[in-house]
Amino acid sequence: MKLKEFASQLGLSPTTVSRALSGYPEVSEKTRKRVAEEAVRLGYRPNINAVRLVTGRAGAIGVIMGRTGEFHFAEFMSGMAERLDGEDIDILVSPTADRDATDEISLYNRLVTSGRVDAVIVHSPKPNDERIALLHGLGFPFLVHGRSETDVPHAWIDIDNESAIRRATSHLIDLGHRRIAMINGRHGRTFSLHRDKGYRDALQERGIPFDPRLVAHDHFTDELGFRYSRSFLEQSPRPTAFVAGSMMTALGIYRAVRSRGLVVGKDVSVIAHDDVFPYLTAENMVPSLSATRSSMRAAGARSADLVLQLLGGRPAEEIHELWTVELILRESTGPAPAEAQS
Amino acid sequence: MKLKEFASQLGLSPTTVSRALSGYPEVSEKTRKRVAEEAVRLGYRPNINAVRLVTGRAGAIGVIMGRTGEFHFAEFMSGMAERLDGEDIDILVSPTADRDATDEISLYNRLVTSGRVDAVIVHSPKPNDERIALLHGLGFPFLVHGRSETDVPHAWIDIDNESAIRRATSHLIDLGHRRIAMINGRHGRTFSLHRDKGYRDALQERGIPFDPRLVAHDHFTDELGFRYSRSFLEQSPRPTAFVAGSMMTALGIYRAVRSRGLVVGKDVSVIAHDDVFPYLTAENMVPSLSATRSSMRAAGARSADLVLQLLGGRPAEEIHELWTVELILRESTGPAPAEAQS
DNA sequence: TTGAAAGCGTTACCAT
DNA sequence: ATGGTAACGCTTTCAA
Repeated sequence: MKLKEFASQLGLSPTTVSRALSGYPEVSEKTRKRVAEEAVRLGYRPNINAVRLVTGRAGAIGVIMGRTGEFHFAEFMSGMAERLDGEDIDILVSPTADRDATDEISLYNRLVTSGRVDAVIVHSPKPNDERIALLHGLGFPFLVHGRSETDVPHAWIDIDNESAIRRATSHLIDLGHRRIAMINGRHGRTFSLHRDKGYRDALQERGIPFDPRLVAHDHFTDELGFRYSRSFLEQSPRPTAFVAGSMMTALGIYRAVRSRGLVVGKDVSVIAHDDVFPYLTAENMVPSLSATRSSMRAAGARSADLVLQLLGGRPAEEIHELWTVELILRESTGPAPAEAQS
Repeated sequence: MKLKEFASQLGLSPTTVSRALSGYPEVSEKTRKRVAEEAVRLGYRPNINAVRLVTGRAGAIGVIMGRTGEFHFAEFMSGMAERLDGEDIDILVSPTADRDATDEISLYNRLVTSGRVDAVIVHSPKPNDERIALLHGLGFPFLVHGRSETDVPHAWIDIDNESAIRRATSHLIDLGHRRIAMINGRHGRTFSLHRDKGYRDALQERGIPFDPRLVAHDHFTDELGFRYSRSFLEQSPRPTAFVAGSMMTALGIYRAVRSRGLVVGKDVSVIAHDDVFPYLTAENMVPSLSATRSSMRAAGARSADLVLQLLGGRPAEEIHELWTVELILRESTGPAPAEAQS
């Protein structure tokens, strides 16, 4: 059923029907109501592609998914979906990225210039992120999930990684730990740098020298968590505590600690960052995992919300949101073992 | 840059340019080449929404994401994205589902009648799935990831869950296990039923009575894996082996077994289904996890491929693909403990 | 092999 | 408060 046909069945003009359905104020309440009811009854729905053509709006928010199946991603998107429910906006996942940087840029370029999305969300930015420069240059609406150090004014939402890791590290120091290892995220990403800074500042405040041999940067997988922590534990003196970037990393650390005949929470303390997954819970680990905690799903929902505001005309430079991260202490952290105290 | 403007810069008509870019045969090779080069040079790209309106194609495949942040989902989509790279087709994730069944149906209805997608992928079907009936009724192209028992002819791709679990269970029986617990997926989903059947058939073949107290159906989370296995282990006699639906479930089982002072691979054997995640590896667990194994990412890639074929005109009733599942034995499975043998 | 012109189904401007 | 009509940018007959 097309607008013309539908309108003539109602004895109205296409114009009036269109206005009634789009909620324009100048249409009478009575008419609006009748149109709405008949639309449902007769099953009329505007052709989305015609609407898109004429309005220039795509009705979708773009997300570019990295090649590496990030487990965070599904949670974030699920949060977006939650918020976008009821709005007439979809999530468009663009095939591929992460081959090399040039490619990624051209991918963003194609996506935004193709008119398939009204805005995009940029994940895991670098301090000087090319994607941000590109999008700003194109004058295209975007929200950064994470932070950069660019001068370009833009909308962003982020968690306070630096403070979270500083507190986590300080707490370990309070417990008497001196050799604290850190398994961080990928090199060059701002969130990794922030976590590095929080870690180093905490050490420095207490006069503990920074030892680069206790720090790793990589993807968040159980395997890498295992490998790095295993190799750190082979050092002498060995670290008595770990700060880790993800739940998966923590799983690897737990394994490594056990494999050395050590006990988490006693011989080795562990704090990891928990994005709050429904399928893997810090509290349920054995021993339960102390964690810096912030819901990825909530971030996704709020991101969608902010993008909506952006599209609604709110200035990008006004949209900056920094979320506090909880530090939840559980059984995986305890006093540094006596023999390890120097 | 619009077609008209671009065409006039080339000294050609819009018609010819359009044909050249769309690869129509009647345009001369020389012209086609020139048009293609100039398009790149001048940065002309057809307005996607105009194309969509006039062709009636949406250029997107729809996926409906459940409310529960399924960790499988990201891998599947990532596989889709991999295959769709280079094609001019996006993945459209539709906000929400999983509230109640009626709602989900109306959601599918809206999605496909809205013209935003050319096809949809249906996940985790039930034997008599309303979504399949709906889509078939609407004559809308779709691919089912999983199987149903409906008479409606349709395209599907699935793994051989029944055979996988039968082999897994049989193997445990070969090892002397008699009390084998099963932590399966959600009630009512075909894949859960297939796994149930594989499990029961294996028992029956060897004359082992089926005990409903050893079976659970639920979401795949570490917490539920822990809770069910914990409660099973409290039975007397306790089960000596577990068959589990996911890696997360397996994590929970490992914890529960340890919490009882038992040892996986010795006191209790475990086989779980592994969808092959980059961030959590069966081989790396301690002890390494025996698993039925099939790559979710590969399924996603192949699904995208099959949808493309479907849209290319291949009849749906011709598209049935059943993937064999590997059974990989590692350290989590061993002979039933002597004292437990009856 | 190329071009002119008629749609595709809406929205939004300008009238009334 | 309602209606006529010109876009929106492209593809696709129909002609040449």
